[in-house]
Amino acid sequence: MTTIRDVARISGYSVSTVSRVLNHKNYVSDGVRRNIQKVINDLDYVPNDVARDLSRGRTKNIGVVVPNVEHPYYTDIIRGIMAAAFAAGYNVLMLPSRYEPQVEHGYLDQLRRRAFDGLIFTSHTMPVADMVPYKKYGEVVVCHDPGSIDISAAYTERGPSYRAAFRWIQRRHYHNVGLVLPRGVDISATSSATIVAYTRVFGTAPEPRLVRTGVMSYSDGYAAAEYYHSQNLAPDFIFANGDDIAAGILQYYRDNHLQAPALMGQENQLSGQLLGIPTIDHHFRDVGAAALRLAIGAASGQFPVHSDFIPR
Amino acid sequence: MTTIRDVARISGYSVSTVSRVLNHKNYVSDGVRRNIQKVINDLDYVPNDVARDLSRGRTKNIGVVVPNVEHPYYTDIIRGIMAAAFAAGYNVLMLPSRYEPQVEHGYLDQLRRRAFDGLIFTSHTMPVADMVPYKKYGEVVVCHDPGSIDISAAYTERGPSYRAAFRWIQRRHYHNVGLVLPRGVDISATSSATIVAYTRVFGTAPEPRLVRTGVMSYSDGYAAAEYYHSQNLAPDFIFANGDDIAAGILQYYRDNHLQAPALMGQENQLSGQLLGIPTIDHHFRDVGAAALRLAIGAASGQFPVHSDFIPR
DNA sequence: TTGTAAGCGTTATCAG
DNA sequence: CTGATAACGCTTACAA
Repeated sequence: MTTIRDVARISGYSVSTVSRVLNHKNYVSDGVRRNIQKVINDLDYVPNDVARDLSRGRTKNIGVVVPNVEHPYYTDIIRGIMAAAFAAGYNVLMLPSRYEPQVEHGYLDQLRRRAFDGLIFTSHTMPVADMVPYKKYGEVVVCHDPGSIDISAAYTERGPSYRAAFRWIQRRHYHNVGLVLPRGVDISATSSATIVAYTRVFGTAPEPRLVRTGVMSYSDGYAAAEYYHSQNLAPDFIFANGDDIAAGILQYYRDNHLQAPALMGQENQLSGQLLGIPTIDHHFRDVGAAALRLAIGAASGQFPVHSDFIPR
Repeated sequence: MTTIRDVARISGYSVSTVSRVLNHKNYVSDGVRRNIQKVINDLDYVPNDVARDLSRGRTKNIGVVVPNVEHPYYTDIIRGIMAAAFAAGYNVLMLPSRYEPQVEHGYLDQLRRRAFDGLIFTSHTMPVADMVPYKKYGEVVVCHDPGSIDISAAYTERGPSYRAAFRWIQRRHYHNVGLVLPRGVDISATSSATIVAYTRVFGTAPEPRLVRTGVMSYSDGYAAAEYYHSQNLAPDFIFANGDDIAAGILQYYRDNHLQAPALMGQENQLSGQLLGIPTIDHHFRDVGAAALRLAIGAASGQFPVHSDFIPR
């Protein structure tokens, strides 16, 4: 392996001067610069990134914790993160967590060991408060409203669009509304925000039997519809946690030659567009981009991102 | 920041002894080990990963080049890579390429600068031959059959399952078969393998007008169906590059109240299962896992993965 | 079993 | 403008 010292020795200049031309710094005359550059080219030398990182005390890597890669929420947010990271010259480490708190803690420890400069939790199971002590080792960013906890965050502002959506449903006189949610209301910010908005608009909490949680995919949607039907529940409207999920719900009714209820999705996916159903665009790519800017220290604080209700 | 030297100084032992307890090595007495461990705990010390990597000459990072994150081919292969990486204690760097050769070269340069130990191309535009010189800097792995080029590879063996699929189609006397492919035959291994298998089974090359390329998603499928219809082409069968794509095709015909042709998909996705159409399972997760093992040097050479035709 | 000291390959400070 | 040299924080021969 050829090192900066080889370049110095062969070019006849010092290591520091070589370092300067490497980093395009001033205080090196054009002639010397050319000479050294020639040796660099001749030797086909490139600096070692790890040595550089150690010396500089930073890695230009950002860790991104993802429970699973398949859900559109994550793919969108990841695309936002990756695009912003690429633009800023950062690399993204994908850190799978499967929602396991121990694994999540492991990644915070990697941050402490300086394996990356910042850490983004696209979602997590461990308490946010437990993350705070790690801020001294690097930027820690979550992707939901952290409330009063002092941690950087980028997230969609769900309240306004959820309320707009429920008002839209209410105006059309649907009164048996099924809610199909991702995870339990106790652990999912999405789910609880949905319930809160529903309650505020309709003046009453949703009928518990019409609320399904743990629904994250097309197939889960299909199964949720099966549940409604098997339980003889006949919602006249289903508010789903994604357009693809709504498509799964519809597919169940179609497959069984049943009259499907009216539907609303989220994420503004192609499926919703094709089905012609209303949706909510949470702009998760923007959330991802904002999260990355927080993680690299280009911004700080809370970044609520506006979301849009799209009636159809 | 507290370093290994602090631990040495405070515990009264040498840096090397501390290093030994850190790395759970032999040749350190139990008493000393306990003393040092106590100081480590008291100081809340953790080793710096970057310094470690520099000293050891490896990063335990693997770079994974992905043109885009959304296509199911990539999500499946990425899941396989990530699962295997997690199991092996490696971190995965996601490297977006958008099929741009310059960007791809940039990642090979990062490999040369030792930013990661190995590099996996899930797909690429640059010639494989150009990657060979970089093997001396770390493992380089591609995810398709590299032919005679000497480079590590993990890929699905498409031939047998493609031929089985086309024989199935032939037995049912379809004679106007549309092919919906990802990228041009010149650059896509998938596309050319499809054409080759078709030709071998039917004894004649596919009708050019019935071949659509550049189709990677549900919406592309929708558009492809629109093309067939607008051109007054009426394939009696469409072989699609994915179940979701087949779903998009079907949706077009449904939306326009047209008689849809028979369909076959790929990837064994949920959509295909629900539509009840035949599919081909390429086991991309296994491909990803194999690719990772190659990238970390746990295996070497070529890893063809068996694929299955699933008639329905 | 423990310690000394030489790397690992850069960057950055401080003289000249 | 250029050069010594001390970090950066750890691992690992080689000694003791």
